[in-house]
Amino acid sequence: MSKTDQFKKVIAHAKEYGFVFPSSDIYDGLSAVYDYGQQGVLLKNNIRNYWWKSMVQLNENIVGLDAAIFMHPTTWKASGHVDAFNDPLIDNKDSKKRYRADVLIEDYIAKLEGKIEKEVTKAAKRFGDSFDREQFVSTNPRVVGYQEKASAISARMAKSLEAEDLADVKALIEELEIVCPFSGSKNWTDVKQFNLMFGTKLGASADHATDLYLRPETAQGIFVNFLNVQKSGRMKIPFGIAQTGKAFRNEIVARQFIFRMREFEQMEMQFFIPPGTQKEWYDHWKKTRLNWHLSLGMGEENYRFHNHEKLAHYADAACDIEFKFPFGFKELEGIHSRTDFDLGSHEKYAGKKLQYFDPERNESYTPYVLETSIGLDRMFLAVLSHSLQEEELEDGNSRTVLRLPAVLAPTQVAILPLVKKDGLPDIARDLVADLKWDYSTAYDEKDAVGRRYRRQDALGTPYCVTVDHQTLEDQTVTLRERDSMEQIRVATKELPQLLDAKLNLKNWLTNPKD
RNA sequence: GCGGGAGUAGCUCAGUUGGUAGAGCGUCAGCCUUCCAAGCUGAAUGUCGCCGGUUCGAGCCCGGUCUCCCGCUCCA
Repeated sequence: MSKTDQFKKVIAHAKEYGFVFPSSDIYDGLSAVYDYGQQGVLLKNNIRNYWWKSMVQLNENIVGLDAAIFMHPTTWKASGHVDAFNDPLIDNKDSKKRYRADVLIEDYIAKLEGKIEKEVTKAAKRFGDSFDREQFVSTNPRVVGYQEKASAISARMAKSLEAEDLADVKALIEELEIVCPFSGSKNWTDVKQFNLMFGTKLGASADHATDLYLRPETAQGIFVNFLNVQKSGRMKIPFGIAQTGKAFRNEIVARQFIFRMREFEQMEMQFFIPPGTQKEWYDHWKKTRLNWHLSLGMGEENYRFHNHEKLAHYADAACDIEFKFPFGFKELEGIHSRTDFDLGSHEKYAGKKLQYFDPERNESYTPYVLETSIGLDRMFLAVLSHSLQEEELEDGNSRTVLRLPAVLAPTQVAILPLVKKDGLPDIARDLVADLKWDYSTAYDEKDAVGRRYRRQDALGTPYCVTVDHQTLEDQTVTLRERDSMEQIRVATKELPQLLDAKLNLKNWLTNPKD
């Protein structure tokens, strides 16, 4: 089966069995927005819970937070998003390639600088030892001309961008006769501003409304609360703050089902550390986070690290944990050494010290930050796409089975009376009433039991308990395992222990501290 | 945003040169009482993605639009 076919099956299965629906489906959906259905919400909650427990509950030096989606607008100036998330883009109509307009102009300026260097090299050869570079550069008419032109262009672009005069940016490109590097054509579209942050208004009347952004990442909610948490929680460095929540990005192209959505959920932890220790903590969290993934048993070969060559403005080291999705290895989680960029920047913009007095060092400093950031929706897609399998059986039949890690399954145990009479349903109902306090259960009495097993297989239910006529005599039931389809006969009173051994978080999560 | 492909029942899909929509699976009710889907009877479900045009008449032809998939482009 091709990768594309496998991916299409995942999407179809997600809709058919109530995991993921297109948003506003009856209105033909909304691009790159999806809803989680009755099964999906359970799976998603279980993934979030698995993350939260491993990060917060099991670490005494990591605490949780739930910051608001709306934040003071200055937050995004300090974080760099207002500048970095704003791109003036232009398309070449012939090559259909899209460029950042400012980059095209900067490339042109770089060419002028190249020409200057050429003149300098030529002159240096001609004059030999007596060559005075500074004097040459400031007097040679050709070089001076290039320089003046370059700074004029640079100044005009800066002014136009500042004033958001995009027509002038285009005019500049046309005046300079900049051609598309790909097609050599000067056939450009208008320059358009793409802001990756969603804007909205706070306040009822338009006149007095404040421009706000929906947060493009949850991290800033943690940074602005750093001191609140540190002081009120008496936290000692090193410590972490963890948070899950929605973030919003107006992606130009949002695709691949729930892999890249405009509204998505992050699970982030920012770990505050003394400056200079970032390398060891970076390695620590890389290892810890990979182990978390491996604990789910989805195959070591499906994960790999990808180191960032080009680092973002805030980082001194960064890598991704990539997962093998049906469409290839793609980013699932990011681990970033963010230095003191964020706290330092908020200190400047807010005019407040965001520092920590370290009694061991006997000094105050702005802590460095080590970030782990995983997309919950991506994790969901990783689990779902990896688990969906079409299995050939020995008797020549095939079955669709969702081999979810049992600890994450929406329904953990289904209770089935073998037949719909002889009092078997009553016993089954009693079992449900007993088990539902600790487990997510389902009850089904419709159709032949084999068919019911297959229904549960498609939903990823790891265990089925079947009540039969022998149950009436000796209070035993059969426990059927999803992956092997094997059954064992057990006493009903032993069910809680047996299920606990299979489904307890403790048995899944290896010690996350190391 | 550009190019390619697609959109008909919950799912997978048929639907002839234009004549008012079908199948299989699934769902629901009942029968049967069976430990690994596809036994029997009956039933429900569609503005044929949406809007407009051509036509006596459009699922089919034309235009626009929305959504999805693939490839570019973008992704601090």
